[in-house]
Amino acid sequence: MSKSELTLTPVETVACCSPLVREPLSADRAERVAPLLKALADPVRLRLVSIVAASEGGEACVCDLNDAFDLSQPTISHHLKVLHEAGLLDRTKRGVWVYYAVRREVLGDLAALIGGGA
Amino acid sequence: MSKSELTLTPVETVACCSPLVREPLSADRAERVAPLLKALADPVRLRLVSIVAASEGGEACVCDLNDAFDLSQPTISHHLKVLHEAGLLDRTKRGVWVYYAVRREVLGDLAALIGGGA
DNA sequence: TCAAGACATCGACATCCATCGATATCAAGA
DNA sequence: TCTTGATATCGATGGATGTCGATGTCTTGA
Repeated sequence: MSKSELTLTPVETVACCSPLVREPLSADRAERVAPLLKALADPVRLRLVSIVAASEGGEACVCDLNDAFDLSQPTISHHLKVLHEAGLLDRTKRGVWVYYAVRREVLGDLAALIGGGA
Repeated sequence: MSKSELTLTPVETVACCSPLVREPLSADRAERVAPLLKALADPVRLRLVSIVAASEGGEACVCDLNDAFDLSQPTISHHLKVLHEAGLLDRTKRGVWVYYAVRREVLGDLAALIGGGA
């Protein structure tokens, strides 16, 4: 680590150090990892991530995502914002449309942290 | 699958089928997976799981867990209940003490679901 | 310049959740 | 049986969160 652990973002935190089951998580690290899991811990957001990840090109337009749910457009927008701010989704604007893409390394790091004992 | 997907528990659901990034999660599956992530998505519960998993013998007594936090005993008891009911922790009573152990297969299955694309 | 459409933000509301103190339960010893 | 200590349950409370309708911001094309 080049940066002090105290300056790490949640996304950086999840990639560092050993998995959950190897040694006790520090309070600091737990505080930074939890928001990522919290972002994922919603049925709608889980499906959003899954739909985006499974789309061709690895990205999806908000317009398509809206159609996949029986929820209002602001609600989907809110969930996308949560996922983006957590660092799980990248955001790109092309013309009038906005595309979201999954940051797979983050998902991979999260998985390694959780299931690292395997 | 021998059981219909509609009868699966959250813990069973997380073990079945393909990872998040392979194909879109169904609404039903998302509804059953989310509670598991929600159980993990708390700094205190993350540390509880980590402490238990990293303990020798793979289990820890509640009395030790209480000491590891600056929180009231009922609060720790509440968090352990959440983790137990989610299916992440096993519970055993021996004498006056209660021991919790991590169900590693569940953590492993969760990790596979999230990071399955790797 | 204007109108239309895509997406985000805002404010409100209902529900959920982490935490606590008080109390209950239950096992072991005296 | 009584007491003590370990853990769980209960009820209350403040704060977070999912959802919505209304509205704002941009971009495009007419």
